Amino acid sequence: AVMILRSRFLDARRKRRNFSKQATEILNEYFYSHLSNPYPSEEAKEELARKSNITVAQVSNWFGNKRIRYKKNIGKAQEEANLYAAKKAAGASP
Amino acid sequence: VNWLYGAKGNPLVGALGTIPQEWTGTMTVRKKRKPYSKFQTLELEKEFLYNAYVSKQKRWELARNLNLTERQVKIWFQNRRMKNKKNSQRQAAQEAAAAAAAAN
DNA sequence: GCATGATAAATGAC
DNA sequence: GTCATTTATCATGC
Repeated sequence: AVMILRSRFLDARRKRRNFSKQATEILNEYFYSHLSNPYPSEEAKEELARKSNITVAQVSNWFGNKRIRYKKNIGKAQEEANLYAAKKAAGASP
Repeated sequence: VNWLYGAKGNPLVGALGTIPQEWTGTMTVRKKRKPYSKFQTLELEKEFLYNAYVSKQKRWELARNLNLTERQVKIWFQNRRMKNKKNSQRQAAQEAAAAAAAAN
């Protein structure tokens, strides 16, 4: 019972907020451009955290959730999310 | 091999979930995650408050009293220490940010 | 009503 | 032992 009351305030899930659109854009861009190995190094995580204005722990959480949820969606509309690949190609061709 | 191993539709996974040809050996199945009861968690937290590292003897007692394996008790304390560290780092970062804000 | 971020069990690298 | 993960579950946003 004591632990419940404490967790009500210490648990960060209680105050979860969605990331900004720009942050999600940055994270997705990295994820789909490294789809063969979507495991950013500690340095890459720090850079992503700065550019996304979130913590490195949040970056780790995002990639963990993204990997498992991408894997469970192969063959579905998830493939359409590879518009990030086309987007990257469009920006790097000229 | 591939981080997508186990994904449905991945070539590494045979059709209909069969085992890949290269791997005829032991297919160890990961144990499904099972949340502990309130009583189990409370008793473990109580012992953790006393000391973050549990002896083999205490580990055996806890496992028997809480109906857990010694391996589960060991892993619980490992995860609990990691949780403690993360909370400490988070709190330190917040205090540092507050101090920096107060300096302006 | 699910999408999403964070946490709780469980594994494996080192 | 630590520690980055995987996975299911939790709590919230909308």
